[in-house]
Amino acid sequence: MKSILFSIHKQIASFSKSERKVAQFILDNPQQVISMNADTLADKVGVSAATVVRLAKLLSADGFPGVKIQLSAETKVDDSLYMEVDPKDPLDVVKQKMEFRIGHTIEQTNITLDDDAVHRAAKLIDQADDVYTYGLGASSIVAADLQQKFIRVGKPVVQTMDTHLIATGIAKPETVLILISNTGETVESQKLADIAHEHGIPVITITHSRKSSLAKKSDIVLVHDDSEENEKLRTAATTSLMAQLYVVDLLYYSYLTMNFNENAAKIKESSHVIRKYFK
Amino acid sequence: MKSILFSIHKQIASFSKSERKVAQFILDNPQQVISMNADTLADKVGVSAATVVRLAKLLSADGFPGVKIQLSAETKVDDSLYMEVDPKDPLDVVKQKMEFRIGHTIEQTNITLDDDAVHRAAKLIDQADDVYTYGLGASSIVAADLQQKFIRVGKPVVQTMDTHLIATGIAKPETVLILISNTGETVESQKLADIAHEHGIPVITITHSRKSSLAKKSDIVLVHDDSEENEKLRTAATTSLMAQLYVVDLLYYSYLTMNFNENAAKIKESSHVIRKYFK
DNA sequence: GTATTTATGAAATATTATTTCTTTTACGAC
DNA sequence: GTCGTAAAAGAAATAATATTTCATAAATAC
Repeated sequence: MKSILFSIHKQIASFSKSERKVAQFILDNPQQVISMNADTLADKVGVSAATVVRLAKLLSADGFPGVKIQLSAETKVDDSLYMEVDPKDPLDVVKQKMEFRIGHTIEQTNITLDDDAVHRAAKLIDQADDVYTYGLGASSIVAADLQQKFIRVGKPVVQTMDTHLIATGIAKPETVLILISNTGETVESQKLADIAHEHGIPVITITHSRKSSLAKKSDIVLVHDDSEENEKLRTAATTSLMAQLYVVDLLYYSYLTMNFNENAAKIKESSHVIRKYFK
Repeated sequence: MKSILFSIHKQIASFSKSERKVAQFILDNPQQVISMNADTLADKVGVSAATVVRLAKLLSADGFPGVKIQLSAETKVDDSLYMEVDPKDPLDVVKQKMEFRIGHTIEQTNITLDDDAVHRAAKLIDQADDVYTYGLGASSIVAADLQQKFIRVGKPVVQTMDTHLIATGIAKPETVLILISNTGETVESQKLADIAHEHGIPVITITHSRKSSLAKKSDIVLVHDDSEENEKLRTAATTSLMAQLYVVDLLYYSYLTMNFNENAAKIKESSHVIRKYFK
């Protein structure tokens, strides 16, 4: 899908004088145009309906109605959805707002997250003999997900909230530590990062803040949705969780593709095991 | 902006037989409808154009063209992104596809999930003395999230994968059991549902399939993304997880608003506790 | 300044949507 | 079952809208 507004903008110089008037009006008031018919728009701009239709044909194979439909697809900006969820909102409004927020968070994460960092992290995991992961609170859920995903492809990951146990684990070579902390300020995580470095163990961190204390202590930082608004919102709790899970999924995917055939076989085998013994 | 798909889903029961056929077709193929005219759609569905138009008037003040425009605003379009993630895809393509899929999943969940069921579930939780939750595999992660969220507002929830322990817990009155199972076919969950009912304990289930065995054994079913494609996709693993977490979040939200002031105070208090003792 | 191309609008036409009106179907009471 | 009534659905008429045609005007070239 290419943007019709963008395409108008690009071609506007090549349009005739009257067509250009129409094109400019569309650029300026796309939202309004959606609820106009060709005649009304022609009147408004001071040209004939034929001109409007002619321009429309240049922009969309489906003529003027097609232009309206495309505009509608691009112009879905209801400002109210940007807003925080309000305790007085009925559930259907909450749903709409959340849908919007989650989409926004994933989009942001796609922008912020560095592909190369993901690949490097996946490689570290692949080469390590042992993998340890730690997260507290909501992040412990993400750590558990990470563990599940990697076990399924034959890469056992230790996930525990027992920091002493982790400290023991990362005191030997060929190990990698994955820390998960939304804020990047959890004291326990920072301590673990220090211990890891004392033993020359690389640290991968999943966090929303590139500038956080933990990020500075990490070898690879996987940053999700690094926006300021993140801080103040109730909905941030769930959207951050989703962003973190999303990062884990991409990491898992990257690991998977490093040796696809072998790993695909392992996934098949593991679901086979479950079906055989538990169904 | 009211979602037209959501509104169709909500009202579909109140439509007449022929209207319902049209409505169902729109729900199933919104993208296709956008490039159809009323006659074509009528033909395709096997009703008269008048029926299509009558339904359109119920859905949009601007009649059938209005419906198409609204559908266009709601329906993300790029077909290539519908595709399954391919092991040969570079990470940036994976990101795009996933962004699309996640958005789609949340959108679908918004349509499928019944607001009233959520409210009833929240009420059950509120009235219960004890809440138990169970999920296996990826669903255990969702159960853990549910536990965390509710503990934070002073509603302790027992989450464990020890089915014997849960069986003990649900053998007494004033208890509610929340089962989480993507497929709705997990044997352990079904067993727990049976036990609960023997003791007159209500069962709330979070699943993707309204027709699953577990759904049939449940008092309240919270259905997320009830689409068939769900089955066959690798990405479904993560998107289902997100859909489930999203349902939990809405449930939590619904619970929260039932007694907002009190609960808001509890949230404040709980984050205060964390800051006081752990920072 | 004239010829030729290009742009434009008015009117004719085609398409699409909508309404009206008739027929059919469903539902109850007997 | 059958009659009566109401709701639903379709066919056809009408209205709205989009599109094309064609005549004319403006711009450009020579």
